[in-house]
Amino acid sequence: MRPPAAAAPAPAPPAEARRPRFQRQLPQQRRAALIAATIECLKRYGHDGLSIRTISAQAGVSVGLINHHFPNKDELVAGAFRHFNRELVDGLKAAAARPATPAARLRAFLEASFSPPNLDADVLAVWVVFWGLYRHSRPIQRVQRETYRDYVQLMRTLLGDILGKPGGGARGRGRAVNLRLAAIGLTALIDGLWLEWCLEPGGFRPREAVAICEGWVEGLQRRAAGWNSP
Amino acid sequence: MRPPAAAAPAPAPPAEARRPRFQRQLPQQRRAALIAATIECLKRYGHDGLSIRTISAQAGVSVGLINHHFPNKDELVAGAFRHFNRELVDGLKAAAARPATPAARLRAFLEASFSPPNLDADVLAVWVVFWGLYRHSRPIQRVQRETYRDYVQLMRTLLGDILGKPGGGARGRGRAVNLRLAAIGLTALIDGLWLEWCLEPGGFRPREAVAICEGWVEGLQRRAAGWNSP
DNA sequence: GCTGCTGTTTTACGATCGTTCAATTAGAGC
DNA sequence: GCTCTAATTGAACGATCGTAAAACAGCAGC
Repeated sequence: MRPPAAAAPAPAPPAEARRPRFQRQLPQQRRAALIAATIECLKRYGHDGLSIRTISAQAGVSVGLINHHFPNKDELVAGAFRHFNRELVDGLKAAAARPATPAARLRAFLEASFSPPNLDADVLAVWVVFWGLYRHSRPIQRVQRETYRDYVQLMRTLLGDILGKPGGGARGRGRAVNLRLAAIGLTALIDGLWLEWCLEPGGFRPREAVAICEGWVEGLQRRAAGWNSP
Repeated sequence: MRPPAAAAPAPAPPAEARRPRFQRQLPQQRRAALIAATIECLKRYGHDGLSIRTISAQAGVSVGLINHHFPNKDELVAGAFRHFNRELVDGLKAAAARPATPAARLRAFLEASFSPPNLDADVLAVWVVFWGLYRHSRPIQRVQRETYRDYVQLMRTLLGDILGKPGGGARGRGRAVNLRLAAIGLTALIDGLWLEWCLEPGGFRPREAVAICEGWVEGLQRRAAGWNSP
């Protein structure tokens, strides 16, 4: 299940019209292409796809080019992680921005979370590999701290609009605590469902995942409304 | 952050009393020791710890011994994964077996899920690495199918006892569907909280995690009792 | 004490790893 | 068309990888 030994596209044959052997690109574009190749390799081969040669072959460049644009492999992987995070958060933020009511925004957020391109076994497996790198890679930790903040912010905004913003009601303190736990719980629920989908794609339907999450939020609403014990 | 080059305990010095240079062990015991060493390497070095030389050094044996007891590295790793799964399920099952009432059993299950040795950043990181291997390793997939069954069975029993067993009530069909989704949701919640603890140990308190899970189950109970819309 | 089996070590092999660096050359600017 | 910058190539390095196989040696049985 390792990446194939040689996957590079055939080099330009010595045709009569002498085509350039490679194309120069702006560092910015080349870095983006290398990051895209890294993610593609992760999707195809998992952790084993994270080798300089596999990635450069996927990108159609030589082995030396990566170290010209990135100081080392870890930074390339961290760059791919950053891109992956940004794509997710931007997509979810855009989906949740359209609807007018708080409930519809949360629903749009959840539906985006459980539909392509996010609910894809390959994509979710990439997340898991990144998470597996987290504990022993400083660059990954740094990116996580950078980008996770946005995700938490988005989720707390959505939940706050539904549960009543802290300071908007009478008992601001109690609700602030609930908001923190609510964000932790909903994040865990989504990540956990993603993980289950990764281990067994199709084990549930996207609608069911949304329903599970909405059920959790409704329980929160009931409790926030003082519906405390049956 | 790679494993150190040499980590083997110093070889027996040429003392006057000629001690044997190694001890023979029964294959069963040696395999267990190698699996324990594999897990220890995973805790210390993450995915990079999964090398024959790192593991054999950790176990205090030579490089060739692993391939004498396991057909290849993947099978050793799968064996470690099986052991890891069994330890978890056995521990949770034992914890959930003691109390007399269904609610107390579920609480004991949750408290065991969110206390040592399960709620440990190193242990949880090992889970994530295993999950990351899942998609591209047949042996890991096989072990997952073998052992995950027990976990799901345990959780469905606990939830079934609380929500009312299918066939025990009047509307068995509807409740059976709920039980499936309930197990999916609670599993996702626990796994997701584990993941969050792995990425940020101490981000919440164990009591809070238990409370979040119990809150989810209470919401299920309300809905199962026909408490459908506010 | 010797024998035999088998668990264990040791050595070696070819492959692949990340990184370096001198040589090459694409392509913009003049 | 020429020059010059710098993006790119490709070979080479030493290290480490997983595995095979022969040599060694612990230790039970006689």
